[in-house]
Amino acid sequence: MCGKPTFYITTPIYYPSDKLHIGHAYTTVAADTMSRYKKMRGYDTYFLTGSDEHGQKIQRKAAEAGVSPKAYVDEIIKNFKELWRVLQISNDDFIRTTDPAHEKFCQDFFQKIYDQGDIYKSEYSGWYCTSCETFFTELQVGEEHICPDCGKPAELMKEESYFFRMSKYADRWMQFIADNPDFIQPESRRNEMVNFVKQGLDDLCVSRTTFDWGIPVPFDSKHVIYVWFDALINYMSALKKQGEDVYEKFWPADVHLVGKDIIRFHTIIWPIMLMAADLPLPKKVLGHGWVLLGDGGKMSKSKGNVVDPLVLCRKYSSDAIRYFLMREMGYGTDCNYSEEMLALRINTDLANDYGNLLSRTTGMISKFQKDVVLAPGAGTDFDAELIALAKATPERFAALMDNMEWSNALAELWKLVNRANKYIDEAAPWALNKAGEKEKLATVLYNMVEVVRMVTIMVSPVMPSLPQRVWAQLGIADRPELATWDSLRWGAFPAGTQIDRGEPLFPRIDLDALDDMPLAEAEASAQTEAVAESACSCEPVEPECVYDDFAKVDIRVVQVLDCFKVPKADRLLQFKLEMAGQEFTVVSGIAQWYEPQQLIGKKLLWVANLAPRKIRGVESRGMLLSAAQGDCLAVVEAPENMPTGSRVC
RNA sequence: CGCGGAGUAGAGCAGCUGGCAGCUCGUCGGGCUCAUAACCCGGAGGUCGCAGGUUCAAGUCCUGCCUCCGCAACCA
Repeated sequence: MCGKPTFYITTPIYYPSDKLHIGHAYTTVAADTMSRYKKMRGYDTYFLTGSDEHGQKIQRKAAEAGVSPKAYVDEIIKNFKELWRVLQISNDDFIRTTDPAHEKFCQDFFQKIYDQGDIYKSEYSGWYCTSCETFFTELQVGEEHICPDCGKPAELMKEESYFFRMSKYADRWMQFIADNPDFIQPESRRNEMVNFVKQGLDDLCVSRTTFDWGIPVPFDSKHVIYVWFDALINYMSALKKQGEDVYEKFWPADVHLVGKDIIRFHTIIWPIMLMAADLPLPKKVLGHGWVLLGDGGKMSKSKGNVVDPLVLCRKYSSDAIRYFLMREMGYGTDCNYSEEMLALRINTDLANDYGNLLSRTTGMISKFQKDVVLAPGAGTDFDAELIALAKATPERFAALMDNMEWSNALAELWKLVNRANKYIDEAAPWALNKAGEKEKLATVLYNMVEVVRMVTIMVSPVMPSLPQRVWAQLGIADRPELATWDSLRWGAFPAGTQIDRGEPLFPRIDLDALDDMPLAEAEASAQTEAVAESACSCEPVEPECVYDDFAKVDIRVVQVLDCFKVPKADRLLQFKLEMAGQEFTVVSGIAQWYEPQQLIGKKLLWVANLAPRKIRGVESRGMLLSAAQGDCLAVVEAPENMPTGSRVC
């Protein structure tokens, strides 16, 4: 049993009640990157992702769709797998909690803990949010009895339930954390969890009787096992399903990669479940941040700004998307997303720095040495520093990767890319060529090839389809031994290799062309269709009012002198309006529907006597009139031939 | 006293155990011409939210205050 070291990494199992978004893509890409990296380093890796398919919400959605829960979920799982295929996710297994083997294992687990007295029957009453599948206290739901999480109404429910005696393990948990300070990453999260447990742990309600789409409690078929209890066990049952030897080999997991919102489940409930079952605990839980929208907003369907990773991959390459995600998200912190940021990152890092480096390299070898990489001979004054950095980089890169600091690791790698570009400038191979310094020229070009080769190897876990394109250009497509981690030795590239100059790997993206056509054309048109569909159902008419009430509202014709987006606000446009020679500033929440320049010069209708109001620090006077229906909105345009200041009556 | 996060150059961020304030993008000027109008060099630009305190020394530690953001999507 002295084989390769092992590495077992998991993503959460995602809930198939809807499409996956870029946040899910991030977690899964990160896990995939880590898995590929470890594999390259000689580890025997196991990478698990999957789907969490039980619960009331699925049951309801399936009922609405008129199909069985399983059939409903089957359909959605196809989308999951399609996305992972497109993103080049190399998971070893895809666990579904509806898998009979999982269900059986889960029941056995439950039974075991019950048998030893850590699960007991009691009665639970509380305010239940069916949407979140969570009970809340009276205090949490407030007077209006709405779910503090999702804002939907909560229902008062009382049910007989089984409880897991978590409270009993609080001390042991504290001790475990003290003994394993790195278990929860990043550190700030660990502190949060410690503070949470310090306040005392309640026993956890681990069964439900209000619906039946779940795993039955083995000794009481009225109950189904709580979805989280069911879900967490997947990390273990997936291995058991493959056989006892696989389980023995890979458990305990090296890393559970999770979003920051579900850290508590993975760092408190799950370890305590394992303690109760007397099983080894995972070694680490990394809670990463969220992908936020570039202006700080969150993704949500109602805002119509959900980013569909499939659409992104279709538009850019999945390598580029993967690189962006891994580079942009800092360790344990949130990151911003906007299409501009994505395009900027692709242009600077991939097109200008890395892609162009390859292009310069192959270009000159083609031009100066007839497509052949010659052996290095006499050197230049600039070689030593470049080579020293190239030799030092793998170790630094590896240290950061091992610590799952992907963004820093890539930054470290790009120092070498940038150094190489600088080196070319210093060594000026074109001048060497002109001067007939053949040996020095050969050395410089060889060094460039070596840097490209090394960088490509190191970045390959992040961009899996990149290497084959690069190897083809460098003429070593049939030399896999030059693409391994162990080949990161300076000078491994064979002299005499014939290269094959190809197309640029990452064409530059025209940033100006992004402006007019925001991301999802497809989604936009889908939205229009939706509006058309709902056109027959409009909002009810307000109660009757008298003319005097109406007359209080002073509506005028104004002209838009200037219009621009309010910084850091995704929905706001700021207007400079002109009315009969006077100017006013108005902020209006219609950025979602208009580009500023579309509105400049237009005559619009404006409520002149509405009390001013500060919006985002800008004092806004009055308001512009718009027609709205569903998700659709249009400003009301005034007759072109009426002067500004004309009153609307 | 609801919870959580944050305030460092125009933007986005690093700055761990206190020791001349950094990175990327943008901007301005220069260089090069191998390359995907890419690359390289240089400049400008910061009272490190505010006020106290500890210290020879504070963005970094302590105290108080202010401001901003999110409280939400099935939620990675």
